[in-house]
Amino acid sequence: MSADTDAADRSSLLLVDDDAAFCRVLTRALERRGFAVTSAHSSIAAQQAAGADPPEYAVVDLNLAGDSGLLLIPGLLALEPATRILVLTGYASIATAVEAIKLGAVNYLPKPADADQIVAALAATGGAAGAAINQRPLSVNRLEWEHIQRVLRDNDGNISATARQLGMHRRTLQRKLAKRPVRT
Amino acid sequence: MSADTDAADRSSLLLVDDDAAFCRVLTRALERRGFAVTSAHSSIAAQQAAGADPPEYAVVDLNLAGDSGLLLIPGLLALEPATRILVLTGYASIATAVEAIKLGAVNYLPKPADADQIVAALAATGGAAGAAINQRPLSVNRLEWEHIQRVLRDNDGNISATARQLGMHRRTLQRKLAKRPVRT
DNA sequence: GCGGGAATGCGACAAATTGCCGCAGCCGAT
DNA sequence: ATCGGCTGCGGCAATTTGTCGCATTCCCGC
Repeated sequence: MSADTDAADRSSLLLVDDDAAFCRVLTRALERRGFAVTSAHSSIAAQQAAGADPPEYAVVDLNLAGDSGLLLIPGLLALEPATRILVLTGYASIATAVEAIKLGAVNYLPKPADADQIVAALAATGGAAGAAINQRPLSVNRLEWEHIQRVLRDNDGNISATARQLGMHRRTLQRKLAKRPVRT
Repeated sequence: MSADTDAADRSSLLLVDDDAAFCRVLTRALERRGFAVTSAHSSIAAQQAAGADPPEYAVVDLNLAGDSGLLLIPGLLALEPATRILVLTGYASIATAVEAIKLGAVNYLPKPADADQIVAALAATGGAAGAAINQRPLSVNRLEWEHIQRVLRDNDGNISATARQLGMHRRTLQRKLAKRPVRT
């Protein structure tokens, strides 16, 4: 689609994800789409890379080992307020999506997402109310997931406390969290 | 119980939802929590009410008949930029959540949500600084029950259709309905 | 009136999930 | 160094769900 671009005028993009394999694949895909990709596998490495050369775009995975990718957002924006940050996560929930946007991310996508979706999300304009309203109610499982994520956040990730508030067994909550969010 | 007598020191809140019954219940609950509630059942009515007297808070349902409640957000903020808007919807999705926050809502909750959650969400600070309000979230069972009842009502009591939308087995839904409504 | 399609209630049995142990490791406060 | 709380996880029994089948009933179009 795009005209041939020399390395000079490519947009710089910082990819942060602790899954090395996923990172490699996505890096290649994004490079093919005209970005100059730098990747980091930890929050700290990401901070360093950004400090050396603040990127125009960033794609951040939420569940990095250690601290949440959420905390990375203000850090990146502090270095360069114009950075367009996309949050990408396998454990998507409305609660973290809301938080990410409030912190300044331009978009939020659940994994799996392909490179085209990612590029589109990075480019998305803030003002356009293009989101169509879903016609179906959430499935009970999905609603449960959303609720759990919300309460878990309110409890700062404390699983025991969350289980208590939710009236479910701690072991059960652990098992539910280990799974992926349900689709539909 | 009329609310027009002691509205002086209460915070004004505009509730926009086309479900009259839901509106009544929530209005009462919010009034008990110290808000001066005005309700509107359509986007247009909401605009008029806000135009006459811009509220401090707003709770907006997304799927209003006609146009999306999403479009109401910029409208309300144009009248009064300090309005704290909470989006509340039975058809929650990450995409609309992202959009709502980008448009300036302070929070986004899937229905069903109880009044305590709503108040907490309205009060939530923009950043990661935690709000120390002690709210007791609904148990997952309770949440599931509320959601089932809501969807069942949307489907005019059709159990088969409800089960399909909820992604659960019809037999399971039958069994759940046969049981007592769960408490807390 | 009759056949088709869809809903409903319910029994039975297998599959999956949950509740409930227990244990060991890790902090942070005393 | 000790106590208490949180975490991850294995294992096993109890409970819940998924899946089928079947008999009814209701509604619609022919």
